[in-house]
This record gives sequence, C-alpha cells and structure tokens, in this order.
Amino acid sequence: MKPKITLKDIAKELDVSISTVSKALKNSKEISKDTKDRIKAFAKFYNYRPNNIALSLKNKRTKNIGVVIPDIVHHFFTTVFRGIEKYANSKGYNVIVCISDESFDKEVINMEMLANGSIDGFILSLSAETQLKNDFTHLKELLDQGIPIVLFDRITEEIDCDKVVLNDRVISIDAVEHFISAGSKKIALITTEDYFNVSESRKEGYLQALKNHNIKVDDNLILTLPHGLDNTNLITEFFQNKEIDAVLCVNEIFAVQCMSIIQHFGYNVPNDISIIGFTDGILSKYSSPKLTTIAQHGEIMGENAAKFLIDRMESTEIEDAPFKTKVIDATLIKRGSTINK
Amino acid sequence: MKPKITLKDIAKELDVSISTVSKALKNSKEISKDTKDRIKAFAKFYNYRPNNIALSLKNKRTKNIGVVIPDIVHHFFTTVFRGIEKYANSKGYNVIVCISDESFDKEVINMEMLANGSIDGFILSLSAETQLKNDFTHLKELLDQGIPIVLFDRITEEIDCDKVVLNDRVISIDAVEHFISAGSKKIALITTEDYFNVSESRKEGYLQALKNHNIKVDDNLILTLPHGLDNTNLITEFFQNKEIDAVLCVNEIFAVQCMSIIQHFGYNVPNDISIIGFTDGILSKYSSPKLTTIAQHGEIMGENAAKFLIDRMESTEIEDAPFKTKVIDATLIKRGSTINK
DNA sequence: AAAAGTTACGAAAACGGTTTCGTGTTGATA
DNA sequence: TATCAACACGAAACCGTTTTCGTAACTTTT
Repeated sequence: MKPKITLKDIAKELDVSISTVSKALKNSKEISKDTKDRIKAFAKFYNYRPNNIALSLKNKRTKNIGVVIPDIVHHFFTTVFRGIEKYANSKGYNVIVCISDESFDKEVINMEMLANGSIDGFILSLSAETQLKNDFTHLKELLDQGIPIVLFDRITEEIDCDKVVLNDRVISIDAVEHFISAGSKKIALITTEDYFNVSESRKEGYLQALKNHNIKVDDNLILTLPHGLDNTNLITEFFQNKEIDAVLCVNEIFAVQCMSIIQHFGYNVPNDISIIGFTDGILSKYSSPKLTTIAQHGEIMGENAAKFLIDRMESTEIEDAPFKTKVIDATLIKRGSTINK
Repeated sequence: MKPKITLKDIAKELDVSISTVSKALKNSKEISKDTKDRIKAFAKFYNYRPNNIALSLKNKRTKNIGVVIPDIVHHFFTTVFRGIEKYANSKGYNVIVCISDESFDKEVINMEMLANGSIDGFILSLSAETQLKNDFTHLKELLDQGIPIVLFDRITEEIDCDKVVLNDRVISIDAVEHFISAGSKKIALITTEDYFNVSESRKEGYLQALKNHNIKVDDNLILTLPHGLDNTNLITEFFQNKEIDAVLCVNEIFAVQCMSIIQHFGYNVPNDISIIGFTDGILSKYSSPKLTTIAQHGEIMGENAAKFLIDRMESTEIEDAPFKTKVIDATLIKRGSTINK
C-alpha cells in the first residue's frame, strides 16, 4: 500500500520548496531545467497527481455537474443521461446523479446537499410532485446564489434559465396527421394526468391536428391514466364498445399495452387499428409488429443541456448571456404499427 | 444574487474569530450562550451551510462514491444503480457515475480521474474490453493506494476485493429443470461470447442441468451470438430445421426476439416452444405472452454493493476485515412463456 | 491576598494545492 | 567598481473548514 504522494512530500524529498515543485510540474520557466527535470522524474516515478479537492477549493470550481432526474430505470432519462455524461466527460467534467424519485422533498434535499460546494451547476428534470405543487423556491434560491441550472423535458415557465425541450406539440400533430393520411378518423389519445407539461403539450397537438382536419373531438376517445398503477384493465375497458381506428400514446408502455389488448381482441395492428407511441425505446423495437414511435433523441437533449450548462459556467462575460431554450425536433419513426404510404 | 456565506464572513460581521463561529455552530460549550445565540441566529438568517469541499479537504473524505458501469441504457445496470444510489443517499453519500461504454481505456481514465480525491471508493462492473484483455492493473493500483473497490456482476477472480454476484449457475439449472419438468427434451441455449463470466456461468448451469437429467448435450442447440449487432437473422437461421422445444436466453432481448421469430414461424409459445430469459425487465413484462424470466434483483445487488463499500470505508478497525462475496439469489418468475405445473 | 481553577475566546496549524511577491546570487553594463 | 537586470528559488497568502493550544479575565479556594 503506497498512499498518494503530495507536493509537500516531493518538496521534502528533493529538498526544495513546495512552490518550486508546483511550478516545476507546471513547466514554469521560473525554474531551471535541471531542477524541473529532477522534480518531474521524481513525480512521474511516484505517479503524482494533483488532488482534485484541493484544486476545487483553490479554484472555487469542482468540475462536477449535478444531474437530478425523477427516475433512472426509464429509457428516456437514461438516454438523456448518457448524452450529458458523454458531453460533460469530453469537457473534463464529472457527473453526480441524484434521483428524486418523483418526490419534491428528495429533489430539494439532494439539490441543497450538492449546492454546498459539490457541484458547479445543475441539469434537472422536475419531479412529478414538484410540478404538482408548483413550488420552485429551491430553484430560485440556487439561481440567486449564482448556481446555473438547465432544465430539460419537464420544465416550468416560472424559472428563468436555460432549457431544452422537445417539440411535443408539433410532433403530436405530425403523428395524428400520419394517422389521418392513412384514412383514420376515430383517433384516440391515451395520456397521463396533466400536471406533466409534456403530456399537456402532446394533448394540445392531438387536439390541434383534429381541428386542422375538421374532425370533431370526442372526449370518449381520450383516456387519462393515473400515475404508477397497472393500467391494463382501464385500457381494456377503454377499447370496449368503441369505434377506434388509431391510438396515440404518450409513452411506449401504453402503446405496447394497447397493442397487446387490441391483438387479444382479435383485431389487426395496423390494419384495423394503428398505434403510435412516444419514446423509441426497447419495447418499440422488439414488439411485433414493431411500433411506429416518436423518437425523442434523449442523447441529443442531454448533450445540449450539458453544453448549455458548461458554456454558461465557463463564460467569462461580465454581462450574463440571456437564457435560451433549445427545442429538439422529435422524429416520427414509421414502423409496422401504422400504415405508411 | 447573494453569494454563499462563509465562516469568515460571519466572523467579520459579528466581530468574533472564525474559530468562535465554528465552535458556536457546533454547539461547543466553550462558547457562552449569548455568543452562540447571536452567531446561530445570524447563520440561520443568512442560510449558512458549511462548504463540502473544504470539509472534504479537512476530513480527507469526500462522502462521494464512484460508480463505473459499462452502460446505462440497460435495465439491469439501471436497477443496480438505483439500489446503490438509494443506499448511498440514506448514508449521506453522493454518487458520481462514469460510463465505461464497454471500453477499457474509458474505464481506466475515468477511474484515475476520480481517484485523485474525488471519491472515497468505487463500485464497478467490468467493461467487456477489460474482461477480454484480462488486464486489471488499474484496479490493483487503486487498491494499493488504499481506495476500496466493490465489484458486482461482471467480476474477476484476479482482484481481491468485496464482490456481489448472482448465482447464475444455480438459477440456470433451475430454469432448465423447469423446462424439463414440463416435458421438454430439446433445450436450446442462446448466449453471448464467453468472455463475460456471467454468460459462462449460465452456460455451465445449462450443461450441468442437462447432465443431471441424462440429456445429451447437442452443440447445435447452443447459439453464441456476437456482441452489439442485430442478431435477428442469426436467430432465425438457428431455429430453422431444428427440433427445439425450449430455449434459455441469457438476456431478455434474445428471449423476446426468439419469441417473435417462433411465433412468426407459426409455433405457439409456450405449447410448442417454451422460453425463459434473464433479466426481469420491461420487455418481459409487456410481451405476449409475458416472459418467464430470471429476476436478477439488481436493486438488491446495488444495495449490497453500496453497503459493502460504505461499511469498509467507515470501518475503524486497525486490521482490515477479510473480503467477502455476497451471492444474490435470482428468482425464476413463472409467466406465460413456459408451461408451469 | 495569593494560588488555583473556570470561563470564553482567539491564534495558528492543518488539509493540498496555486500564485504573487520578495530576495539572494549571478553576469552584464556603465 | 557600482548599478542593474536576469535567473532561480522560497515565503506566504489564500481557498473554507476543524481543532488544538494558549491566555486574558474572572471566580473560587485556602
């Protein structure tokens, strides 16, 4: 066991001062070539590496980013996280993850914990509870302290900061129009309770598309599911005694559940009923038929969020740049669960 | 914008020394009640929180854990991670994640980066490349420096440290015996290349079970798939012109791919061919029929790994405790893809 | 009233770096 | 030979804590 070596150790061993060692290792021309060579050789031999903590304290920056997400066992968030990690790493940053578990308190506690010096900035997607409570004082306080925040996907208008979102509304219109162009008229929507701004936008898009094509909205064709339960029965019920020829689902789980139920009733997907889901995850790729889905490009969202944050943290401008919102274009990936002309 | 307040700020403002402030906030009885009250009130008002970095430097411990996993967009690893995060958080630790992306170099670089003071210990699952190269010098060096490491799932015998693994071999035997007890005789195995020790153990279990029941091993019934490609064609080919009545797959993707292909051939699952896969993820739950799977209890593995690490880091024993290996019992979850008596 | 013990606080070192500034020694210049 | 710049290095401050130790100013004991 050989403990980590410090500047002090090197200085003592070579009988020079700590400052000389520090300068030598940074190749300062204040130090003679001879001394530099001695010190460098010694440092290399003992595998000297500067202590990150000491550097953080000195530089008042940790090169750590805090990422707070509601869930990690979730395809979309993991892809976003991968994008964040990738970009951050390429810029020399490390990523500390906290999972809010959809809880307001956990979100607050974790962020306060990290804000006391552990990180230089946050990337965050709001927990369900936070969105429900509409309480963002914790975010405001952090911004007040000068800690930059980037919100993605589950954002709020209440907070002025950089944001990365999907064009949920527009892509929903596209999806519904994809149904319509194949002749569908009775288009259903399966969504979650509205306090998620993303669900809201998707519903808006759905309604807008119907309106654009003079299709009357039928509230019976909209199913709003509660959060976190097994919804199989509700969905089964929903499809009974209804004429439906297409379904837009706000996630791929609903989509694949629909598909099972529909097929179980003896209908054919896509010929009798077409399906589109959000999230181009593993379920969509391995179902049969494969699901037509809306790819959210989580990795790109993550990269963009990380870039926003790092740019802001590293900006030396006296005047802070205005906050930006980046809209990522979702893509409709046409596969076997829809009729694609 | 109100920047973070420090002990020094409080001291100057209240005209006392820094040490007095520090002691007062820790409720030291060296300080008079009057002074303590003044300082506490002031600190509370300005929302004073000690700086984590300064504490880390002083205490020589960061309360950060480094987690290095090959992939994050992967059900098993995310569940393990959730377990780690949960337990670590409950003990006041934060988690820094690095994704090795199955690359040896990334694994090495990330770990060396973090080892310079950023973390107190590692939890790690080896990258594919590392297992292939069989080069563990980076781990040995870290252990040499006194940094504790816990390995999970993708481990190696070469390194002496705490480990958390699944009883892959035994559960594979159980799975195959579940097939046999339903009358299956022609049992196939679909696995990945062998440098994953987990695949190896699963194959051993498969072979052992056949042996136990005097079933002759047929190499044609074992399909070894390369890593990272679309294997649909290989699997389709595999099933052609063969008598197979059961398939054990080392992951749920293979399992669900098999099921699609089998059903596409017009066979019934489970009546004609039964299927069992590893990983009780989203695919297994939402396929039809639902997959009989081997639940790996990732969350429990994660909790155990975190507990091992934190116990070791916090142990004050002079003599280090011997390294332990915790075997997590997998569970066979019987669902629709097998005949369950 | 002198000695001893409390009380309540401050000074300073330490953690491991970086960086500014000062300074003794050299060699070149006037 | 006195002056000055260049060179090569060290001292010390600083980042924000904790903690040991020293010490005035009282209070208590004898």
